[in-house]
Amino acid sequence: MASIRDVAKEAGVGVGTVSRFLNESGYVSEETRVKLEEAMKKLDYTPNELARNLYHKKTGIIAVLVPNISNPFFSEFVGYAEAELYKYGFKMMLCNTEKESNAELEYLDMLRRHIVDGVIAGVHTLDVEMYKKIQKPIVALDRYLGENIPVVSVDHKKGGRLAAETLIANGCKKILHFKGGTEVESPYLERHYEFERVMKEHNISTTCYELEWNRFDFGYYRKIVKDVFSKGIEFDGVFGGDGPAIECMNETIRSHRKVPGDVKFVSYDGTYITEVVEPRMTAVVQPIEGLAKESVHLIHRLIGGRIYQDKNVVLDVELRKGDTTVI
Amino acid sequence: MASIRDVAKEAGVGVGTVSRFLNESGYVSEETRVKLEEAMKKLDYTPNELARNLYHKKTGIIAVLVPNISNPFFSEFVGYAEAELYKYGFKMMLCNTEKESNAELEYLDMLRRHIVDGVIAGVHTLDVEMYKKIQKPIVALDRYLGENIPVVSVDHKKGGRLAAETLIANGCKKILHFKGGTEVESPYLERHYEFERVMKEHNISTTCYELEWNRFDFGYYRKIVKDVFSKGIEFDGVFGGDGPAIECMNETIRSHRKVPGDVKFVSYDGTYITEVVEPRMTAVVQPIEGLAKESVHLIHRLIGGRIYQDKNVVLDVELRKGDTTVI
DNA sequence: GCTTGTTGTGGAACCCGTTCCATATGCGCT
DNA sequence: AGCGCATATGGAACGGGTTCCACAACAAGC
Repeated sequence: MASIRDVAKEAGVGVGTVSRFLNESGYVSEETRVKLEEAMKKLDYTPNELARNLYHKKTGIIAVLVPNISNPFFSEFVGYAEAELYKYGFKMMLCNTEKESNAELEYLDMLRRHIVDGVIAGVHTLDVEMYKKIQKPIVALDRYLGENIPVVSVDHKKGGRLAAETLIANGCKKILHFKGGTEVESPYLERHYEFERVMKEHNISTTCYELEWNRFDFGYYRKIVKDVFSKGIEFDGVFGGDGPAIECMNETIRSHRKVPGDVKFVSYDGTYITEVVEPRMTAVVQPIEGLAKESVHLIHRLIGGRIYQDKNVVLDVELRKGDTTVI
Repeated sequence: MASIRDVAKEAGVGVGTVSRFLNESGYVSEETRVKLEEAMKKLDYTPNELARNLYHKKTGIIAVLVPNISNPFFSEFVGYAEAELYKYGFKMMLCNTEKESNAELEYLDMLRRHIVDGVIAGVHTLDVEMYKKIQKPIVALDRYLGENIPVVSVDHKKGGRLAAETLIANGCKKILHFKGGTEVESPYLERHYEFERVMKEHNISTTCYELEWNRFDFGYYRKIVKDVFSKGIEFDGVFGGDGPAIECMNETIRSHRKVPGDVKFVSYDGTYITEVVEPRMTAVVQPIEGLAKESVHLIHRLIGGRIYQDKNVVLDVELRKGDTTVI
């Protein structure tokens, strides 16, 4: 591979001149420009980004950590994040952390080793201490990773309330509530707290089914729904993440009960999959594109070294009525 | 940030010794090891991967190009690919190419600029010439990108036949067939050819609906299904990709026809989404994990510089019966 | 005593692009 | 003529690792 010195020699100029030409920095005469263009074409020269990276101590790569890329929430998030990163001139390194617990640590270490310029962490980690130590650009998606790490999330309290009010308005009396794992205090748990609070206010009984921590595959959702049904739990209204809600709805239909006639469903997240099932799922919709854009925006600002107060971002949620509720 | 020279100075040794210690290459006395460990701890030293990359002319990063990461086929592929790459010590750069046509070119250019060591291309590109020029490790997922570029795909002919035979065995007489875009000759088109061939042999009439090239979002699938219904096309059997088949099934149910009573469905790909709808979709299943593993295996061998005949890989498909067919 | 081999170490040269300083020319102005 | 400034260029030093060569010390073998 031809280097900048080869080009300089070929064109009969110094390396500094070649560099100035390549980066449009400083003076280069028209005559020299022509010579350089010819030399570069002749040698099929391409700048080696690695050398640039070394000098500038940055790669333009952002690591995005998610527990499970196949889960619609994360695949939509990743898709939007990639597009937004691209706009800023960043490349995205994707890190699926479900497979091995130490993969997450390894990916974090890339920050220190200068392989990535920043990290957007959408993982449900237990080891928060790790993050606190790192003084590098990190943005957390819907998790608390330490006081200095900005969080991007939605108004989960409103989301929980919307879901509860919808099921109440639909006349549900026996609620089945799929709840995320509570091992780690996370923003998203607020929706469950609020949901339960509203239900209690209306004296409506709920059955809480707590999911395992950090499981996001539909096979698992199917398993827990089977479990619910085998236990003979009765319900006429269901609230849960898109996955559990959909699997539960399917099993409900298979056991010859009508949706929304006999059982109403409201799911949380509102990923595309809620519109791919029949009947369409009524859902509290998270603005996933907005979450992705804000995450990228934040990481960009952190890398730029701009510090500011109130770094956390909270976006709005809304209810999208489908056909699993009447109202 | 401390450099290797700082460590050398701190420990009172030469840089070569530090490097040998770090890489377990060459002799380092026990006494020196202790001094170095202390110096590194004191300076909080971490090797700068960028400098290593520059010397070795590699980054350990593989670019994976897909048109739409939210589509279950690609998100599953990417998930498995990431896990497999991780096993080989590679990191994955994810490139969503749907958004802008020139993004693909830009990502390919990273090969020349030494940013990535290899490319796994799952894109539906029109500009095959680009790929032919690049003499770098590239593996194509289910596409032809030039004679020198190995292709990983499945036995689409068998897949098309399985689908056709299933619908025939179910007694279907009027087939609706969603066909992928034919702009580019691709391995996957073989399934459509074979499907039509078998149908013709049995004198069964089919209506072919050709999809736009390079569209993989469910919003689009919904649109084309609406189009089919508005045209009043009649059918009692449907074959298409997971997405079109599912959207078509949903619309069929909404128009009060029974599945599989009135209309049978067989979809192609068999991603997890076919098991998340009710009734479960009968599908020709592509071994996505196998495709991902083979792709990574190939790229690894290409980077290692091993050349061999018959580079292309063809994996088997099988039919998974769901509840959208009777037999 | 001399060769040979193993262990151990320092540092220059290299990978390749960037930056900055030294230097030089030409032009306009006083 | 002398000064200031824009234009233009070469090349050393730098970023932070890796490799290789030169050189030493010491033990074993003849």
